[in-house]
Amino acid sequence: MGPELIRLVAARFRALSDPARLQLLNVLRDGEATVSDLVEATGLGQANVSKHLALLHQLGFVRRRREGIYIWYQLADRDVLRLCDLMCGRIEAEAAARGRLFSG
Amino acid sequence: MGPELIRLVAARFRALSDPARLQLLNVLRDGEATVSDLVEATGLGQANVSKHLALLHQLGFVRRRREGIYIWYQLADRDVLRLCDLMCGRIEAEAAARGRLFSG
DNA sequence: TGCATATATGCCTATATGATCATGTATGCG
DNA sequence: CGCATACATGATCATATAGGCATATATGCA
Repeated sequence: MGPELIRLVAARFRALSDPARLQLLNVLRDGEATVSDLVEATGLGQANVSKHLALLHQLGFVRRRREGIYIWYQLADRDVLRLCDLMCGRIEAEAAARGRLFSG
Repeated sequence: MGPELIRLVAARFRALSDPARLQLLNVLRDGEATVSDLVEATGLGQANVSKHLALLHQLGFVRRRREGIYIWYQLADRDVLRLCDLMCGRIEAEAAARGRLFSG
């Protein structure tokens, strides 16, 4: 992995390193949603949501399309979920290891 | 995904969101290494490397063992590589898409 | 055209983060 | 014990980033 590729990878992991953005992706897991939907679902501010979505879009994690006055966002592909699931798996394994520590 | 799990996942992605840490993990891909090895391989400062390793260790990405005066670090498991490879795959796909844009 | 709604963007501030320097701690050896 | 080597940690500074407010842009409709 050359320095340039490392920078690209880092930038993408950084996009996933914020609770607000993960929350947005998590809502999109249930299907397409407008910015307003996402604002309501997450409780985040509208400007905030727009900025997070802009970053996620720029890095290819979400797609968007306009429909009249609304803009609908959706997950770009299944990789995002795979990445999150991998991380969750690690956390569960960690928790399980802790459990074994206490019981055994 | 509850808020707490989201925070845990975000923290782990954050650990992978820094070029210096990815560089360290990339070196460890070739096998176990001491802090000195990593300092030399990456060109980073020693204190800097130690702190990055501490974070990676705290979040379970690397294991360490002491051998006399040295401390050897290694990847904790294969998940790290899977995560990076997934990201790299996304970037390659992106580049390929760009290529198609220019040629077609 | 003028207005309302939906979304994006610029500015500002608080906080987080990374790099460096200096120092602390741990191990080995004479 | 005293010293050298390897690593960790604390302090500091510069920069990056998230959030909120205000505002700009875009679309639809009367």
